[in-house]
Amino acid sequence: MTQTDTKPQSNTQRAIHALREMIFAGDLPAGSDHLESELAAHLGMSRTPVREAALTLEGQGLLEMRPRKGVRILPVSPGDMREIYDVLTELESLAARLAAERQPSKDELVPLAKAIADMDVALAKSDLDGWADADERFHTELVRLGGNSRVQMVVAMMSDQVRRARSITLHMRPPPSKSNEDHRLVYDAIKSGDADQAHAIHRAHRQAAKDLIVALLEKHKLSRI
Amino acid sequence: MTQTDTKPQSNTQRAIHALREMIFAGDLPAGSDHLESELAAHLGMSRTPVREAALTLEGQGLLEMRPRKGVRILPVSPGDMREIYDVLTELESLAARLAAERQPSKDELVPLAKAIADMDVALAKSDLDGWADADERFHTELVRLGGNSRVQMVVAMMSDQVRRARSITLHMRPPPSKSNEDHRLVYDAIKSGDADQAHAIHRAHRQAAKDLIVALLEKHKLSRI
DNA sequence: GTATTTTTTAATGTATACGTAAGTGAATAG
DNA sequence: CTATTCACTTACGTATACATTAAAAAATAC
Repeated sequence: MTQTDTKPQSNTQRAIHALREMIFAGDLPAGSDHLESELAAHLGMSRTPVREAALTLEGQGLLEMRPRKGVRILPVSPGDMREIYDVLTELESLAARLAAERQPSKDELVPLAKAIADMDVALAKSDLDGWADADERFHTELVRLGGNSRVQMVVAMMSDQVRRARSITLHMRPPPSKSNEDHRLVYDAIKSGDADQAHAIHRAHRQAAKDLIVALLEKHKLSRI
Repeated sequence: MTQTDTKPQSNTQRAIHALREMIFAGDLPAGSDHLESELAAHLGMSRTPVREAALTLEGQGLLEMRPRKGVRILPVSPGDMREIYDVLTELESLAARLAAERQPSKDELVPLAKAIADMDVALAKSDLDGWADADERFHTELVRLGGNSRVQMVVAMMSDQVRRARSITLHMRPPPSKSNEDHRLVYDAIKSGDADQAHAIHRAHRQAAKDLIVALLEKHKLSRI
């Protein structure tokens, strides 16, 4: 962790970041309830900025504010994941198409190529977390190349949800070696401006991921009962 | 408008509804700035619930809170509309596919059929506003039939943005008589469970709408300069 | 022992107060 | 006349206070 993190200036911003981190880290587990006053005390501020942060995160689908019950961290069921992946599939493959239509310059494509290379390296080292990071970067960069800020926003929201289930799915999943072939094909299609190809391949890629993840989550859910 | 509107109970909820209405009605024009205290005074409440409402609406992309500059109602440019329609196109046609795959019962299809019939009636009467209402209902119902709550949420958000430009586009647009043919074809495809057909037709429908609207907005923008 | 009513508790929704700092205008120097 | 500085205004961010009311607990009746 470098010192270059942009420190948010307002307590509300700090609360948003802190709560997000706590949710992703599992400090605030899915399904758990938390009083505004408890969160405020934990974050060393008053209820006001905590409420404002919670309102924002509620809009992002991470939690729910229920009168008298406190802030509830929303769980992500296999059914939710199916919904989320369906949205991701459509919007990311739209982004792939848009990116291909745009014919990005070589410079713009660098981060995408780097993400693919990093995944290869991580795979060779069996570094699953490193792979997941690079994979996330690939998808983020792909969507950025699409150039549609609404798509970026929605995909980011959905990706956040996926990220929350990652700890469950990542280590149960078979080595994602085939995955990088798809990434490379998408990259090539974008580079050569073949929009339909970029769209089709990425779509199939996401659909396969969805089936895998949903199956894993359903198995995991059963094993937890 | 009937008396059956559910009256929101908290001032925050009231503020959300009131501000939305004011934005859609043009009382808060796109691009305008408004102090929190002014809005609070206008709504007869303190700044607290107004801020909470603004936070929520900011998350929905309707406005922006800028320190010391007040609440800015976000304008919707032709470029924005292109982005929005691209998202709508993908997600609504996904919903059409999902709806067809679900094979909804006859009862579930009633609202969709009614919306189509209402559009016919409104068209015959040259009642443009009535047509727009029914059209909106058709799209809302279609998405509901898809059964993906995330799709519903995102589409609702994007539709809100479209609605804001409606006053500009609605009365400049050629009589939307061809439009209802598409609706009927989508309806038939859903009823017969032809998912690919439902998807393809609705996709083309939306894409055509996008091209029309974006062209209108660009022309309108030019004429305003 | 169970069900119903009453009392108590406490979390929220909202108003209010106030310190901070951005923006504005006046005043002064050049 | 222009530019710079300084004082001032004021909108926001946040803490705090408090009324409301839902939920929990206790008390009572059966």
